[in-house]
Amino acid sequence: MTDTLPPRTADLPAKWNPGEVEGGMYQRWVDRGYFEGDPASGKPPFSIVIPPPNVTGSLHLGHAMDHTLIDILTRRRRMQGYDALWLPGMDHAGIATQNVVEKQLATDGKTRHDFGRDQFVDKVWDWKAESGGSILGQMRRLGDGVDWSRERFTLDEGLSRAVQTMFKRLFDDDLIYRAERIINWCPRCHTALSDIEVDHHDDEGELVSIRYGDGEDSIVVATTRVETMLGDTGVAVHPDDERYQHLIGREIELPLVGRRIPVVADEHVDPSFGTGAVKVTPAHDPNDFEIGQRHNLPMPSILDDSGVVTNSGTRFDGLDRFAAREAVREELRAQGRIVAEKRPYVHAVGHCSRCDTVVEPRLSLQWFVRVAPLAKAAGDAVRDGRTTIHPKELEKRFFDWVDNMHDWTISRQLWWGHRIPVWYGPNGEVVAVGPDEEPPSGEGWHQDEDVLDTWFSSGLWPFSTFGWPEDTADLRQYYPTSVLVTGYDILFFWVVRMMMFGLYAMDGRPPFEHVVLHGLIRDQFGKKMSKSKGNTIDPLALIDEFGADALRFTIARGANPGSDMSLSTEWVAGSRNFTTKLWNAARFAMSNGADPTAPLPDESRRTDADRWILGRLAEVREETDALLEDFQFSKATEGLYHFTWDELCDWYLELAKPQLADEATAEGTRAVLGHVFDTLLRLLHPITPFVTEALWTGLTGGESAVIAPWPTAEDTGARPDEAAAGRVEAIQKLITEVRRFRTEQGLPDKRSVAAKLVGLDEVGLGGHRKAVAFLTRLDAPGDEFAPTATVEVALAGGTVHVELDTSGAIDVAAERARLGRDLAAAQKELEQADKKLGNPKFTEKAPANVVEGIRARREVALADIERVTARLAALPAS
RNA sequence: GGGCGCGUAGCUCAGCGGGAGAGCACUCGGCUUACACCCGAGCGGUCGCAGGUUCGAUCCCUGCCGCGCCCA
Repeated sequence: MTDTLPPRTADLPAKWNPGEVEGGMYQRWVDRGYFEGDPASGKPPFSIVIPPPNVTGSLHLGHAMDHTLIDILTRRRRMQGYDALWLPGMDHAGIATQNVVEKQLATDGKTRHDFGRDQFVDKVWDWKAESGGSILGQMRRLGDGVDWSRERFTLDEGLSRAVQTMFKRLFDDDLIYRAERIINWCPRCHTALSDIEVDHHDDEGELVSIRYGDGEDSIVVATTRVETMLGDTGVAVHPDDERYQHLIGREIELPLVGRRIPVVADEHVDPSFGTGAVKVTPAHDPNDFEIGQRHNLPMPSILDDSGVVTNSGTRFDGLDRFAAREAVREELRAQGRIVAEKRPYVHAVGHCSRCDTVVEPRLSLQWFVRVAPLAKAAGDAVRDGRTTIHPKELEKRFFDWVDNMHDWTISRQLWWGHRIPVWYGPNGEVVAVGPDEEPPSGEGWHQDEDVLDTWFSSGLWPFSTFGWPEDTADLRQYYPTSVLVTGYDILFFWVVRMMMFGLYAMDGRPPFEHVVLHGLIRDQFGKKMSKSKGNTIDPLALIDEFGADALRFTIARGANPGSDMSLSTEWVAGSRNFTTKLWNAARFAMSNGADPTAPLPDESRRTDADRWILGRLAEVREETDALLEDFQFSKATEGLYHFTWDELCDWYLELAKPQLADEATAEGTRAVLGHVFDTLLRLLHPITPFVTEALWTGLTGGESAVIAPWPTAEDTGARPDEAAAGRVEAIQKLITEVRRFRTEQGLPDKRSVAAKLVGLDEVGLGGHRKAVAFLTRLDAPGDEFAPTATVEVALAGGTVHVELDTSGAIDVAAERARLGRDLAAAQKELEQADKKLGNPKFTEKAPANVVEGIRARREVALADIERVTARLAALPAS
């Protein structure tokens, strides 16, 4: 085992250089087995299975989002002492993978049929060994804390046993059946597709209205797919449609074909749409299929599996569907049968999600899952709270889907996948075979040629990966999994299928307690990223440039529940700046002897700044903990960012400088610094594991932040001290006002300005004289102190007068402008307060505390006006 | 066509009944002994439009306009 020791304090380089460190650090985590689950540990389980990426895939920002959020959840639970497991793996992606290999073969002018099934499948395995699964290496770059010893692949032997077992059980329970139905067919991939493998988007087509029959017997129908008229076996109208009463039950002639087809009355026809009459092509349209079934119409197929017209009995046989569309239309036109045309006619057209070919609805013999009972169980699991969907608003969509789900086509006319375990016998026998059963053999027996939809095996993922159907220690420990994290756009792909199968196979126990749905990553203008728009960003390029932590931080910071986020290199650069800031701040603390092992100073010996930052740390710890528990990644990350940068760095570290220079407070300050950074780095570790690992091990000498305990209330025992916090806020205001004056007077920091702070003791800030002077770069008044200007700062207990010797005339115009703005603000405040208080209904009905608050604000505004007005009057005329 | 969601600073987004916020961008000044991937100060908004409820509405209700997503 090669083990790189964590850097010691003194070894921390001046600059955080993630590219040099991340790889070795990740390997060290893996080598030490930090990410490995251990069911025998006696710890409570926390488990997440990866939403399996395609074996053909490479890491894109969608994965980066999934993985970042999952890793945050898992790392936190691990730190909390859980047996935390994140199980990695991939699915075999039937169509996509077969396409990749077929494309390679095509460069040599070959098809899979030149090799035969077994040899082709071997070639796909070869491809996988050589080029598949590149995403697994990319996951390491992101820092994914997965258990590599448990990596799974849907086509592995164990998972294949699970698939076969599941098929057999469902088949025996009559939840899988074979039937001739209209399915989505991809004429290029030559396979059936399920509903979710079809993407609908608008295409420019045509809407053509055709007159069928002649004279009294004529009727006009409209279609976007003219060529399908060759397969028409009827025309349907609504039974109550007065226009067509005389035609119902009669036959009219189908143009070009010459066939006599009936006019049928069907309730499902919308009489208000178009002419109210629809052509019926039962073999090539799902609605027409149903009409055909109801009226016993013939169902001739007139397109083959490549989308070529076949067996139409016309001269159009042999034409591709699109060529036929044109040819048929022109022939109809020549016969004077076209009564209207709309072109372009923009309408939604289904496309194969893998190759974008226009999908053809086609009558075909396929295997289906009878989803109704399974989907109901999935819906019930959410309805009764066994599984919770986050954010809750998306539950409705889940219910809409499971309550209206069509039966699922699971057979695919492919070779790469789990072959359907059904054997057909010579006398029409149909036998489903379990994994340990001997398939029937002998004359006339043969196995189904098709394979199962990849999603069939993915649906088993939350338990097949733990050894199901065997009763394993992993299965007992890790099922049900704790959380499933995925994008809302594929809610139905993963969640519904896994829910249906998990509930069925695991005795009604759903596969996950929580489903966390995040949105899409869009570009900096909120546009969807797509290759065609050229606005995609490669996460690996971002990691190369800014480090994995920066990418993770950006994603975590943008991940509001269920809503999309924008991302650009600028955002990631900002996150990189944050990691750099953290690096510099922690190094500063360490170089000043920050000591996390030293006891915090007694309460009585803590400075206001100490009390304030410790109190804030306690609040931030509590908020971060609660937010992460509730999957509110963005707010948790935002809170840590604000605390780190705006409070710890901008104020506490600055206030610590004079404290460190003073022997009375130096030791306590080192303890506070050590304590705050120790806690903060652990809080940040799940989000930015690399930089926090380097800093935390450097600061504490601990083995690894990965296995450091998650901060609890005991770690941050200090109660928020409101009095101290109030005094810190007061000096912040005082300091900011002086800085504002200096800026507007054009007094650069270097320029020595002597000043006298009058009234500091009276407002209880006497102890902060040095801090205020340090942070405003004011010098103590000397013998020749001659104030030329006064800055008045109204604070809770009174007004502090800062008399400054600017060594010369002040810029009266700038001062007048500054005071003018203050006056305007105060006057506006007074006006608003007066308006409210002058309304008797307000003072009667509004809660007392609200009224009191307004009164107080009015008093402050009045005082401000008086004070500022006096200052303005005292300014020399210019 | 049905359902859902969103319109808040130039951009991306929080906030969601009583004083308009963040990051980035922008302006001005600074290489101040952790950090120029930085520090300090600042500019910037009739909170889509129109009604209603309320003492009070960016926030609740209704309608309209615009945008997006899912399903037909």
